[in-house]
Amino acid sequence: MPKVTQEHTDARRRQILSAALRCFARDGFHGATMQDIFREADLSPGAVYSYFKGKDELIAAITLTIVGFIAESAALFDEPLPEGRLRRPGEALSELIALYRAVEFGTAAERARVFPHLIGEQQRNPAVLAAARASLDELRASFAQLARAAQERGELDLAIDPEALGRMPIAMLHGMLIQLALYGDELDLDAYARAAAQLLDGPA
Amino acid sequence: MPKVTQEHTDARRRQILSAALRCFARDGFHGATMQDIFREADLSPGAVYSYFKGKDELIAAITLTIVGFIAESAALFDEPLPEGRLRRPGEALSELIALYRAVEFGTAAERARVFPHLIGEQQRNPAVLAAARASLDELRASFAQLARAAQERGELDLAIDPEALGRMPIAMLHGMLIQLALYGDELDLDAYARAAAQLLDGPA
Amino acid sequence: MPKVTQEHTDARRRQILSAALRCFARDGFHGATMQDIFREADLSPGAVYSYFKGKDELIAAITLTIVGFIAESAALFDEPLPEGRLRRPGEALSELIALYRAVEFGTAAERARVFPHLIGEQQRNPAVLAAARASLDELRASFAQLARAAQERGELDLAIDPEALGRMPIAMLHGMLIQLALYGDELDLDAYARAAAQLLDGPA
Amino acid sequence: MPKVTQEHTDARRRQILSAALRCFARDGFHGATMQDIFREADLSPGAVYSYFKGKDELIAAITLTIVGFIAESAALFDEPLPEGRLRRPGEALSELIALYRAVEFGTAAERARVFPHLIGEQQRNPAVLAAARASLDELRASFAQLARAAQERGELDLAIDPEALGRMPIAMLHGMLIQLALYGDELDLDAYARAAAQLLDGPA
DNA sequence: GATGAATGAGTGTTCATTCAT
DNA sequence: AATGAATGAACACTCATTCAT
Repeated sequence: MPKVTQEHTDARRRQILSAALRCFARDGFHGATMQDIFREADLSPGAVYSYFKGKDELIAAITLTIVGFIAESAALFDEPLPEGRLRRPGEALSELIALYRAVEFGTAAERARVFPHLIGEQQRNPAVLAAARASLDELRASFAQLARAAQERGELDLAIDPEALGRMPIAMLHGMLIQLALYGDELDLDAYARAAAQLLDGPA
Repeated sequence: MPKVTQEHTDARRRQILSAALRCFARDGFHGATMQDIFREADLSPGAVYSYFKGKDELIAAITLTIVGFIAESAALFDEPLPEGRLRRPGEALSELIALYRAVEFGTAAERARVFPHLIGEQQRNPAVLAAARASLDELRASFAQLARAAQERGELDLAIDPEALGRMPIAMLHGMLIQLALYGDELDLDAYARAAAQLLDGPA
Repeated sequence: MPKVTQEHTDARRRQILSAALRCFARDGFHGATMQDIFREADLSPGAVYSYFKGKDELIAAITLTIVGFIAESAALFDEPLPEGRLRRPGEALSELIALYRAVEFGTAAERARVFPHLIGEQQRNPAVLAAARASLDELRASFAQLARAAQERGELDLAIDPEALGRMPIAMLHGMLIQLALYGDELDLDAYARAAAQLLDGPA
Repeated sequence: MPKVTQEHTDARRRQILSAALRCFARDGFHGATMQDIFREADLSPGAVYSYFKGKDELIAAITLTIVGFIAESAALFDEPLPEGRLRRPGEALSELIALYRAVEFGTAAERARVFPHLIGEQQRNPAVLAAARASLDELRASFAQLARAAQERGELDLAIDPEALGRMPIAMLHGMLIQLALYGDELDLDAYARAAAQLLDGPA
């Protein structure tokens, strides 16, 4: 097969990544074999290896599709709402969860099932671990900032330490992914997001 | 008559499990090899295999040491405090976290680092997955029950759905384990537990 | 009527062989991949395969360019010099070396670097091995004949067995290729040929 | 199988190296597969890999058994003969050839068949190539020294350049290995060594 | 009871070759 | 005629497990 369009190339990459996501969701990064992925993608080894240098690159690409949405969340913390105020922490978390659900790659549950493997894998690579921590540190600082703003507006009890509170939305996001991994579509994400927001912002 | 006492047997099992925990925390269930464990335990393959049937049994045993504390938490939800009332959800979570920290096996951070691998592994074994879900369902029901009791006492906003709220303490526990895995001893568990309790019980 | 002239075809073949020589000299027959050759020749796989049936044919063609000069050496042994006598063995070897150096394909060092791979490969193909031996047997017989002629002329010690001596010029040729492979252009081929001739013909 | 004697371990290593030599002699370093070696040694992959880290280590070990004898040749050049004089170049070469033939590993022909692969492989590893050249440089210098001594004793024509002549014994050694590879036991090594010595030392 | 050498199925990856376009 | 994406058999190597000693 000669000269092929960019679209064809992109479609192949998606086909492979999509197969990899299903395999990794089912069996984890180590449990899933390249053979599994070839079979799931209905492609030969050589074909897959011409699009990705190896399993590690596949893992990195899948990782990005799963946690990449966090990089797009900055606006949620910096840009005011139409009515001119910053979001309350719970509002921001709700929108962050919506961002996760809106990712156009596999299903929310499939991506969630890969999440624990991703956390587990980060431990083994110091550079990746440092990057993950940096990303979460930033997220926590953003939530803490929103908490302080809410306290200034009198919407949040002053007795709460905003820095410690900054860890809670992250926990709720991670906790959601774990429950999503365990329960799949049985988990009502709308109800989950609502309860999380209510808890963070108080009974508005 | 064999020379080995029950104590000797128990000590050997602990020696092996302790080595396995360190290996699994460092490299995950798949990344850690049996050879790693033999070396870490300073025991021969045959010795280890005479105490555990194989890697799977080792994984199962380690899993139990990590999440087993949840089985001991029933009293937190059923037995009233000295002053005669049931705990508020945040109080129960605080004590649950204390229970996790009190487990006498490895360090809290080591066990937390194994946790994501444990979640990941459960996906592959339907029976294990069902058991994990049953355990969490029970925990959620218990927290929901505490939430309803708190609402009856007027301590919790009636606008909050107690069933959905039941998922939040679980998320906070899981979220704590993930942050503990990522940050290790840098994470202030006291502050974490306090913030979680404040959020759940309101600014008491 | 196809557009391609014979000249075009020949040019393409030379282009491919030239690329193959560089690759084989650098990495050996097995170490060099067809991809390497495609890249070095700046040609597509299909293009190369339309000129050569496969890697084996390429190897055979390269082999011929390297040892083919021996086939052209017959005249050195049969045809008398202008002054009417046959060459002495050392003179013949000198001219044989000159013949090798005059081959218009790659550099002398590049061809020498392929030589050991060529010897190694011959072991695996009985037919090729037999042909190589036949060729060397003939060469040896020719040198033995020259030695006998020199002995008759009183130029070579009668104590030397001309048959065994026939192997020496061959060894000096092969030995030169190996030193050329190891030392490249640092090897002074003129000095090498002179020393070899002096040794064979005596201090004329 | 528990605790095993040093002899057992040594025997296993020899068993593996011996199998590797036969495979490499037949198919070359790249052409021979590890599977071939497992089969030839009648051992499992794991068994072989517990004695050698990988194919490269096996290649290095085999290389040493083949060219290692050169390292033991120093005495031939430095230590005088019983009659109190240094060897003539041809005498030294004869003894060097004897040293090669006396190596107790495989047969002389098997080792010779690996030799071209060894030369070919050295090209790809600059460090190995440098070491090979250094070793040959030393050998050449030693032969040149013997030639100068022979000239001083009036045994060698003063018209010959001792430095250039130093390359000839090396070529005769390498050339012998190549003819041994091609002809196997059909090559009369005694006659070969004798002819080489006569050529170098003159008709003594 | 304990040892550790040995097993062998299975892993990630490469690469000579093909053939639809 | 020329392309280059795709194939798939084969490769070097790993590791959970066994069992003769």
